[in-house]
Amino acid sequence: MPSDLPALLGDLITVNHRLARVAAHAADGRESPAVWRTLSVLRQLGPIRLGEVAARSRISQPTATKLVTHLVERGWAARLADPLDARVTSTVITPTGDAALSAWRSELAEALLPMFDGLADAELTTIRNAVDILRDRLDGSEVPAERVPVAASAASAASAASAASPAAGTPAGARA
Amino acid sequence: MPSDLPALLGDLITVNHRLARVAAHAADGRESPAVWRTLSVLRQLGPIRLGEVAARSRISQPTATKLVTHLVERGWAARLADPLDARVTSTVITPTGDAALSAWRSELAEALLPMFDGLADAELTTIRNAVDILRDRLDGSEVPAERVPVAASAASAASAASAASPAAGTPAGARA
DNA sequence: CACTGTACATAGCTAGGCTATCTATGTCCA
DNA sequence: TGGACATAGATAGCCTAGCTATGTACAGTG
Repeated sequence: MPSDLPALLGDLITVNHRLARVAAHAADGRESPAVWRTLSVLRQLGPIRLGEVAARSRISQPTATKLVTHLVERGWAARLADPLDARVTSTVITPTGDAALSAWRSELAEALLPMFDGLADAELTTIRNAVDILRDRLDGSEVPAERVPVAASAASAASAASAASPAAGTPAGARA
Repeated sequence: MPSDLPALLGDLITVNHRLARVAAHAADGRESPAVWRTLSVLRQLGPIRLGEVAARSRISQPTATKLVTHLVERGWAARLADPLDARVTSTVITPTGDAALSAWRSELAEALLPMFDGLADAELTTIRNAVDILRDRLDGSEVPAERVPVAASAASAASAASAASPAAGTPAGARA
C-alpha cells in the first residue's frame, strides 16, 4: 500500500534518466559514462573475462570489446591471457585506471555538491539506503550466467533476488 | 555522519548508470529513452517552447530540435505557432503521445517487476522517498529561467521534500 | 532604419549501442 | 583420433543521441 509499484518504477526510471543527464554535464567531458561504468566493473570484480564485463554492464559483447580496447589504449586497463583457455582474455584495472576512476568520482561529487547541499541527514540516509537497495537488486538479478543450468537460471535468479531483500546496510566494501 | 557525501554521490551515479542499462533492455526497444524522457517533459509542462525542452532535459537546443521533430513525425507531439513571437514554436504532447507514454510506463513496470518483487514495504517507501527527494533537487536546481520568482523556488522545493518524506502516497499529479 | 540579441534550424562530427558474422579454441563422443 | 558442435572473443557495418559551430529569421531598441 505504500504506493502502486508500477507508478513507482516509472518515476524511478524517469528520475534516473534526468539524473543521468545532469551527471553527464557534471564532470569530465573528456571521457564518457560508459568508460567509468566499465572501470567500476573492473575495479569491483578484479580480473574478469570480457563476457562477464558485458553481462555485468548489461551491454553486448562487442560493445564490451570496444570499451575494454579503449581502456587498454588509455592505459587504464590491461589484458591477461588465461593459461587454461586460450580463447579467454581477462581484463584488470591498472593503478592508473584506478586513480582515474577515483579522480572522476571526486570531480563528480564536487560538481554535484551544490545540487545536494543542504539536504538533511535524514534525506541523505534515505538516498544512501535507496542506493544500497537498488544495488542489491541489480546485483541479485544479475544473470548468474556462468555455467548455470540453463532453464533454472531465470527462475532461480528471481527467487534468489527476493531472498536477498532485507539487507540494507551493505558491507561498505561493495562500492565501485 | 550518515556517510561522506562524495562517496554517496559517486555510488548514486554509478548505480544510476547501471539502472539505466537495465531499463534500456527492459521495455520497447523500438523507441529510445530520450524519446520517453522528452515526452515526459511535454506531458509535465504542457505547451512548451523548444529552448525550455532543452533546458529541462539538460540537452542542447539542436538535440531538442531533433527529438521534437521525431516526436512530431511519430504523431506523438504537435507544434503550435506563437501568436506573439514568430520565432517561437511551442510543442504539445498529443493524446496518442500521452497514451504511448503511459503504455511505455506500464510495459517498463511489468518488465522490471521481477527485479523488484518481494521488496518490503519499508524498502519501497525508501525508494519512493529517495525518488521524490531527487526529483525535487533536479527541479530545484533547474535553471529557473522562466519568469519564476527566482530565489523562492529552490528553497521551497527543498523544504517541501523534507516535509514529504514520511508520506508515501505522492499527490499523484506530480508524475510524468 | 540599421544593430544587436534571441529562437530555432541545419550541417557535420563523435561515440555508445546494437546485430550479424568470423575465427580460434575447447569439448565430447563415435 | 577425428569430426561435430559449443563457446570466447574480434570484426564489420549500422543507427542514433549527443555535441559544437553556424545559419536564418524575427524582435526589440537606439
